[in-house]
Amino acid sequence: MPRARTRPTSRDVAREAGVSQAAVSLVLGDKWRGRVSEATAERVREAARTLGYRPNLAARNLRLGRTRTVLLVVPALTTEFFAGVYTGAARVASRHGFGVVLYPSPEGIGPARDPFASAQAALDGVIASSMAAEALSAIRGDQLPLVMLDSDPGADGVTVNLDIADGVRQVAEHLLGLGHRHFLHLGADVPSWTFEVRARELEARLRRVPGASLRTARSPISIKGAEAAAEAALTSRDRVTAVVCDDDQLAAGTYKAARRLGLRVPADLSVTGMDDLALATAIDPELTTVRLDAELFGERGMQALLAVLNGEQPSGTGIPVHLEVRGSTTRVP
Amino acid sequence: MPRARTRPTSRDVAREAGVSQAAVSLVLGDKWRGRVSEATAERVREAARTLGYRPNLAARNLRLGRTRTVLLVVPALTTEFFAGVYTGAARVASRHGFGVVLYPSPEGIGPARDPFASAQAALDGVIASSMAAEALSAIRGDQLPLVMLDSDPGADGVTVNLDIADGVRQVAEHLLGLGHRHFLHLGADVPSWTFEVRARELEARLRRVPGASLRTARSPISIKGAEAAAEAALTSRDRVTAVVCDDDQLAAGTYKAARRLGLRVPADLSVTGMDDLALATAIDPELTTVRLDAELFGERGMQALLAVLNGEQPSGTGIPVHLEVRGSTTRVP
DNA sequence: TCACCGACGTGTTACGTATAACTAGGTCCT
DNA sequence: AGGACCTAGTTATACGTAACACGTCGGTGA
Repeated sequence: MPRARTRPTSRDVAREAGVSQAAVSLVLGDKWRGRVSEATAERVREAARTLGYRPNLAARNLRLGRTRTVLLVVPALTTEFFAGVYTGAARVASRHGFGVVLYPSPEGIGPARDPFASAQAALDGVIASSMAAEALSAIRGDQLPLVMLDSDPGADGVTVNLDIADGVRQVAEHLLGLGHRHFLHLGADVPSWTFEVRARELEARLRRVPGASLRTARSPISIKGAEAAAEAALTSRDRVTAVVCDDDQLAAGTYKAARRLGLRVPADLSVTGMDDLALATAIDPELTTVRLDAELFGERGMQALLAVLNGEQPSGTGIPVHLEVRGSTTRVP
Repeated sequence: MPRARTRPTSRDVAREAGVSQAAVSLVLGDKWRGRVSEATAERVREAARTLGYRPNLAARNLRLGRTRTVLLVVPALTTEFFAGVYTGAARVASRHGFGVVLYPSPEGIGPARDPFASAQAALDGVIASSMAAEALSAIRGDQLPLVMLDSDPGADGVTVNLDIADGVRQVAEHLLGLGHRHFLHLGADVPSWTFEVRARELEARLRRVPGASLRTARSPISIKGAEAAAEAALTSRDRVTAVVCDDDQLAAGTYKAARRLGLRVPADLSVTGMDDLALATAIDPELTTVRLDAELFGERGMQALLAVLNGEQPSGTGIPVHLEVRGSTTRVP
């Protein structure tokens, strides 16, 4: 009589090894020292192996009241930046026996606007990028431990941030040192603290330079969008010698606009980006940009969340960034 | 006396509404018609709302013996291609109340070489890319329902494939039509069925053209790697007028190599890619490439898995692809 | 009158695991 | 000899949910 084809349970392993289910749990949970003999333990392990036993995680989660699973909320995964954040977070999680499930905010996923419904998983905590605006209110409502990425440190909750302000300062110093005085800031048209910082910091720095000018344009984060926005902004008769972009994709769009307008990069126009995506070194000339270590960002976020889950105080310093000087910037014409 | 701060259970809701736990389960599970009066049902819903009740998924999964969660196994998320696959799969999943957890194979994740241990989740099924080679044996060993992406249809199991062979044929026809006869194939140095197909199909097509020649080089999938490989291959004195790349990143590297060697694209050298990443339109000239619809690929993979889970026969036709002709190819010099 | 029925619920159980509490036999010290 | 203590386990229970099998009560047709 063929038994129904179902995964073996710890009780099956117990029967096979001739012990109680409790003993199986002790051995496989590595809590058997001083409670079970080495010989018996080995018999249990052997039985588990021959049966191909895998513990039922749903049962374990229910019993323990925790899941060792966290949710990572990001804006749509359209560039490798958040893929890197995920990878870093997942790496640290894996080292601590945790899993990471992803929620790329709704535009990518469809009608289920509720992150908790969409990620069909029982969760211990949440890491969320401030760029995933649509999902944030739902998350805030829940009482799960929460770590925010690139969010206003003034807000409540734990925050982990890249030192974006310093990155902007490095860009400004670099361009000012090359003699540039007339700037266009091509900003990301996304409501998020991280982009506010970029704008504020650049303006603050240039305000202290006599004779400097700063104009601003905004574009959604895409090459096509940036091309249109940059073309419109550069067509005006104001004299601009440097374009500071919030993102490498915006810079790539700026390249295309410049080409259409007959402006050479960097001879006529210096351009900078931010992120250091693969894109940055694929385009010609290679892009001067601020390197953000996405994987480290994800790692720090996960570490902070693990600290919170352990009731510790997460250590919160900004993550350093640095300017990669390449061929897209040069001395002012 | 403040009760311990813990999430409310269905029993708490029951107490609040003055009914039994069973009634709560019926109402919230939408199985109450003809068993509970409308008035009572509304009282239950109201109680659940005021308490902020969320069902415990671990308990539900244990009870039901299924989790509505599937694992998506991909190679490291280094380009937006697999991010797109994930997005498509997650979209379909979400529509059916499923969640998707990701396993980017080990190089990205670290020591936990076991996909099932790393994804700390109870699973109903698996979708795996044939490019995630390291993880495949572990997956095959498990008896979970499995859908393979871009894998040899001859192998057992359900397969969902892009019609890559047709894409290669379109590239070949395009270049032959422009008069090209001397080709370099820059292949991805990754052991996967999808890349074998590309090589085989190109060779098969060119073998039927009198006087045509085909050389081959291989590179890991990265711009830097491709630059080196292409530079070496193009330096030889053989006359090559067209480079067919397995991937857009390889094509971007080829652009850089050509620039170093003083070859103009497309005047001296036509180049084609595959994938149609954002990269393809960022570089100059824009890349002629085969557009692969990553999101559709993910959707089809998920649909096939859902079919398997329902005991149906998944319908398996290749997903069409098509050539985007842009500025990187022109008539042979 | 009475057997029956539908409407509206409730009591109880099982899912598979981890662990607290217990037991039985042997050893050792005093 | 007798308790203290160790070894090597076992028994029993709870986690929160879904759903099966019952119960009760008023009405109704014969």
